[in-house]
Parts: sequence; structure tokens; C-alpha cells
Amino acid sequence: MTQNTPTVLAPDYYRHNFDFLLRSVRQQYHDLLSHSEHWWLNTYSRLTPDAKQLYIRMLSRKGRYFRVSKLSYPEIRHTENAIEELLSNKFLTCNEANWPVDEILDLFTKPELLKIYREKHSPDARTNDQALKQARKADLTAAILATSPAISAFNEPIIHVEHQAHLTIFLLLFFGNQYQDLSQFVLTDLGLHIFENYQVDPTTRLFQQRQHILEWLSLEALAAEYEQLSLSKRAQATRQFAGRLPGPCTWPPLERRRQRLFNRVARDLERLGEYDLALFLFNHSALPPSRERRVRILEKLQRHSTALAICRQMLSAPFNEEEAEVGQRLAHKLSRMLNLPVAQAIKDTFTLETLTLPASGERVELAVANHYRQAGWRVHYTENALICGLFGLAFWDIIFASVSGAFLNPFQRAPRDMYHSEFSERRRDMLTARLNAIRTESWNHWLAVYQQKQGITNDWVNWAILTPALVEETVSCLNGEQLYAMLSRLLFDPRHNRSGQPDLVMFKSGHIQWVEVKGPGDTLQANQKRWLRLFQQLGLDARVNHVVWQM
DNA sequence: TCACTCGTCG
DNA sequence: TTCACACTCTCGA
DNA sequence: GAGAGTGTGTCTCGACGAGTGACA
Ligand SMILES: [Mn+2]
Ligand SMILES: [Mn+2]
Repeated sequence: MTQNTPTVLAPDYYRHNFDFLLRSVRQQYHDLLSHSEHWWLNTYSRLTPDAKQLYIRMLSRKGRYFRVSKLSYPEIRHTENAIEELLSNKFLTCNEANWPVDEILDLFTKPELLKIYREKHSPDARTNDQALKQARKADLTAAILATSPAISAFNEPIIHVEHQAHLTIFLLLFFGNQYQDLSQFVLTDLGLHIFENYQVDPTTRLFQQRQHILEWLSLEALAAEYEQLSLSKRAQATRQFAGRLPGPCTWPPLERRRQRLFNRVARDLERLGEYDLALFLFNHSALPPSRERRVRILEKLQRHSTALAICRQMLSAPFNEEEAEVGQRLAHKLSRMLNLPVAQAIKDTFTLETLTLPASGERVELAVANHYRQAGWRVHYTENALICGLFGLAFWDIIFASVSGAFLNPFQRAPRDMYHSEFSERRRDMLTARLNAIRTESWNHWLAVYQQKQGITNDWVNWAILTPALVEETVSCLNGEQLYAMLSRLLFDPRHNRSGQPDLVMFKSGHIQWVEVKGPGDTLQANQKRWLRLFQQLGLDARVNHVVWQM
């Protein structure tokens, strides 16, 4: 953990990163880019370094509007000239009459807004003036907005950065997601994020058609719009939004996203009591919890036998373990209502123990950890980091193996198909061989992989929690059969089985014990029960400690 | 005056 | 772009 | 007491500084 490595970057580092992004996308997606995007690329390439850099600086900042006085960078020599150049190339616009005044008012500080306000008002309106000085910035903005001021009222040129949408598309094409951006480059250069040196596949593209790009963006825009709208919790607006949801997509990744949005909207409609429309939307989604929600709505509507039929589907072809269990519970409940025979549900028999601890104000998990330390245990508060970490070490080379379409850029923490069934299917032989080697204890390179890969970003490994001593002690306490079973469970459903691992793991005289801590009012979650059941089957010591604070 | 948030930047 | 917990409410063993 | 529903606090890369607004 040595952070004192002051990496010094060239003053124009961000231009090189930006150029790299543009070059990569042009190479890979040349034929899918629009005329406008090609024009943008070509125009950009002819700009002077100063103009390029100022443009990138603006693209990297928040918002679309800027005050010229707020654009000052030591590495850009002649800002005024750069602005002129960008204006004449249509990369910037200046002081247009139809701009939204509220967005521009946000660029000014409260004292500046007060000055603008006073210039527009005669000085005899003193009473109001005093009130505004005390007011919040938002109120002041509203007061100025009410006077519908012209752009000239700001006494300073305002500029607008153009073609932000092109950058959004380029980032999407490059990263293949919505959350990584230009800052990823500098974080990597500084060594804050280190990625595995896997083989990037330049032949496989995420997007095959222009249409997919456009659908992706419009779906994201729709989802973002809904995010805002859903805060209002109004039935009328939500119903209207539902009418604007798009039809099916042929491309699976898009279709998944579309169904996620359907589930979100349908869930809100259900909360608002709009059961028919909610049912309709859930019907168009195969993603959990679509079937569960349909059953619950049908139950509320007293349509018990229809609900039971959906339960049967959940049980015969469950999407995951969670859905199977929920289906079981709901089927049980509905069968009783319909006077059908029901099988007695099997109860869990976990080791439960109540601990009475002095109230200390610290996290309940830490209090329990200290309790066990006093009894001579070496305790680690790991939650999901331990077994997930072992998974990451055991399969490191397979996770980052070169599989077509798995790696699109150098900044991935997992292959694209990590959380889909394709991950196992396409690496079956390698995974089976590794799993068997672990089962027979002939693969035992946990620490070697740890030393070799320490610090490299892997979606499965949290290096801060997973220490070498923890790895060593854990694998020495578990036999091959137990490790095999745990890793198989993660591999069976990497997306859902990642979570629910016990809070604490502890060691004493060659013995390993897992403890799930439950504070007052907390109970075991379904995913936690599933891991505890596996520990039980494997003959491992796992217990649930309920904590009562001592008064 | 001071704690806190937010945006910026390497 | 989660995951686990805190808190509340409602049933039905 | 279990199950269900809803909401919240964490994750954020971290240093830094301007601005804000609640306090005296
Ligand atoms: Mn926990
Ligand atoms: Mn816990």
C-alpha cells in the first residue's frame, strides 16, 4: 500500500487520451458512424492543439454552458484564439437568444446573481431587496427568471460546447457501457486502476448495426427520463410513460435492458394500484421478478388459480434459485387458499445463538468480531469478499482467457459474458479441468496467483479485504470437496450467488468457522440462507449470532 | 465562522 | 452502479 | 416470528478549493 508514487503526466495528457479514443472508435466502427460523426472527427483532427485541448476540457466538465472567464488553463496559451477557432468550426456557439436561462444562471454565484438582479430593478424596492439577500440561491434564481432576462444581462459572453452527443456515442462504442468515461484513462495512467493485460479482440464488435447504437441510446434516455419522473409517484404520468415504452428488440443485450425498464415501470404501477397495466407490462418481461409480481398482483385481484399456474412455471423453469424459492412459498399460500393439498415446508435448522454485548456504538459485526477475538479466534469481517476472492484466484486465467467478444477494450474488470450463461458454456473444458483439480487438491496455486496478480482489477477480488494470510488460512482449513462445492455454486450462477456470504470468518487451532451477525430486528435473507445450507451440507461450522445490546 | 457539498483535475 | 441492513406492517402458525 | 415492503447508507480515487447556508 505505498501511495507515494508521484506519477507526473505530460501537460497535454488528456489530448492524447482523447485522440486514442477517437482513433480506436474510428478504426473499429468506421462503417457505423454517421456523416456528422465523420465530419466531427475530420474537423477535430484539423484543429490546433490549443483548440483541441480547450474543447476536451469543456467536454470533460459538467454541463453544456460555460462562462468564458471560467476557462483558464496553464497549458492552453491563447484561450481567446482557441475559442475563436472553435466558434468558426462550429465546435462552440456563443450568446444565442434561445438558450435556457435557468441553466445559465447556475453558472453564477449568489453575490453575482444579486448584482444581476439589482441592475434590473429600481433601487427603491428596498424591502424586497433585503429579503433576497437572505434568500437561498434557488429563490434568487427564480426571482431573476421571472423577469425573463436577455443573454446580454449577464455582462459576460456565455459559450455552449457542441457535439457532446458524439462523445457520448464514442464512449459507448469504446467502453461498451454507460459508466466509464475519459477519466478512466488518467486513473489508469496514474496506477490507481490496474487492468489485466488480456488480449483485446479487435474483430468482434459489440454493436453490429447503427440501429442498435441508436436504440441503446434512446432506451437509456428513456430510462433516465423515467428515473426523474418516478420521483413524483403520480399514477397519471406513470401510465402515460408506460404508453411510450418501445417494442421488442432483436438484439439480446438491448432486449434485457428493455425488460429491466418494463419491470421498473410495472413495479411502480403496481405500487400505485394500477394493477391491470402493471400485469400487462410484467407480461412483456421474462426477467425476475416479473412472474413473482404477477402472482402477487393476481392474488390481490383474487385470481388465485391463474396465479397458481404462474407459480407452477416458476417452479418448473425457475430463472434462478431465488425465483424457485419464492415460487414455492407463493404456491404453498395459494394452494391453501384454493383448498388444494399442500406439502409441509421444510424448515431450516441453522445453529442460532444469542449474544448479549455491551452497547458500544460500533457496527454490530465489529462488536461480534471482538467478542470472538477475546475467545482466541482470528476474525475477519469479509462478507462476500472471501469466497468471491477465492473464485477470482482459482479461475483468474480462465476469467481473462481470450475468448472472442469477451474483451473489447483494455479497461474491463471481467469479460463481457461474465454474468451470463455463456461464461460457463464457452469455457466449459477449462473450468471443468480446474474444478476437478481443486476437488482432488492437485491445484493449489492460490498464493502464487495472489502474488502474481495482486492489485490488478478483477470483479471478483477485493484486494483490501482478501489478504494473503486470509487466503492461506482459509484454503488450509477447507478440503478439496468443500472448495469444489463453493466454487461450483458461484459458477452455477455468478450473478446471484455472489452475495449472501456470512459476515465473519474466523480461525482457531486449524479450525474455520463462519458467523452471520444479526443485530436487533435483522433476520436472515434468502441468499444468506442458501449459503448457510451449503455450509451445513459440507459439514462446516457456520452459525447465526443474534445480538442483544446490554443496557 | 465553520461544516458540508459539489465540481475539478491528475 | 450493488448489497446489506433498519424499520414498519401484516398475517397466520 | 416470518415475510413483505420501503427506505437508507455504503460503495465511489483522493486532494483540493470555491461556494453555500446554518450558525453565532
Ligand atoms: Mn453483513
Ligand atoms: Mn449480518
